[in-house]
Amino acid sequence: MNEGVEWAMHCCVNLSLVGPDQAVTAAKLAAYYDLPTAYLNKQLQALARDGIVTSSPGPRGGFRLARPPERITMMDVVTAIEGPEDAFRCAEIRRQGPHAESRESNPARCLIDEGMRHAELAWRRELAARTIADIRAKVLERAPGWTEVVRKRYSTGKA
Amino acid sequence: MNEGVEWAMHCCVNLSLVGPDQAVTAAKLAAYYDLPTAYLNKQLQALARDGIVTSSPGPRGGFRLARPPERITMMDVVTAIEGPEDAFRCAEIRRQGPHAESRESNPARCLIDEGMRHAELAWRRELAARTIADIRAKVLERAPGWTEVVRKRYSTGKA
DNA sequence: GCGAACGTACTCGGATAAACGTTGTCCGAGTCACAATGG
DNA sequence: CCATTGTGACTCGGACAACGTTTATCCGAGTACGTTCGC
Repeated sequence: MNEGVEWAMHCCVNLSLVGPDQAVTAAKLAAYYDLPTAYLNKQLQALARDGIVTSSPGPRGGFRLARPPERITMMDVVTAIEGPEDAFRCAEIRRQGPHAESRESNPARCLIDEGMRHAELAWRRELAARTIADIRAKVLERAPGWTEVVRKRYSTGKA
Repeated sequence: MNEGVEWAMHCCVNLSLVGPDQAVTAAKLAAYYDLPTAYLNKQLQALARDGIVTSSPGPRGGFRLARPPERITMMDVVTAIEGPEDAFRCAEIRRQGPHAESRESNPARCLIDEGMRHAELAWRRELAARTIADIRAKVLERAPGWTEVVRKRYSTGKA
């Protein structure tokens, strides 16, 4: 799985702590965890393409959440970074070879494909059940004053 | 996800139809679906390493299931091909950067990692609940005489 | 006729290249803020 | 003092390489079978 998923998750949580009034640049988000700035920017662009964050160019520009964190699930973030297609894709090899089952002789879905999709659906369901707001809530449960800490870290000077 | 997973699944189902008395060569298994022989052989080796199939060299050699199909789950096959480690691995980026949370200051598990693992566990549970025997049963439900058909296809001459 | 040894063909197994996707980097187009200027 | 205009720096955005993993292929070690030779 793409490593950028973890980066994007942390960035979303931090953006939810900062709030929608202030934009945070990719450089600051990257410096927070010492990540490669340009590559993180690429991941943030993917989030922007899926409407999870909005981007503002120019001075005072940067990224901010496009909607309240209650409405951003972990599934949304994974989909934005990894792409919408399933990890397992059935190549329908049973239709190949000398004994190929034609589409008329066996129109039913491949049973292996069916099983894999079923499992992947369960995976998606679990990820869709957890939102950025949930994670933020648990973080604040641990450290009540964390919001101010993060805001201050992102507001200090440049980089 | 590795394409060989689908190949391995189909091969296991077919081997379960053939039964443990007869070994099937990688060449025959590959020809059945018109797959690259040498590469399929590599996947079968992975299955052998995890004790899902046994291999016999020499004439009359080939592969056969190492245990009854009731005891081979889809999870077993995926693990053999893809490897045992999780798809998502937490790099603990929160411990990097200028504001790194030291292991003493925050010993709890990363919440993002926790969520991802929870989802992946649900995925594994679903795959572990389905065995090769289950798939075979559904296939035979569709086509009762399928066992004989597959046996004949694998026993005819060479390749 | 029977047993054993030999040769042969066949199988897997791991070592070796090519292709693709991910990771990482760079510079340009666009935009907002600020400062200087004139009324 | 206020509106306007020009400048400048800062931001994202997409185009451009390097690395690693997956895909694909080949040839060698080992084995069981069939045959042949000797008794």
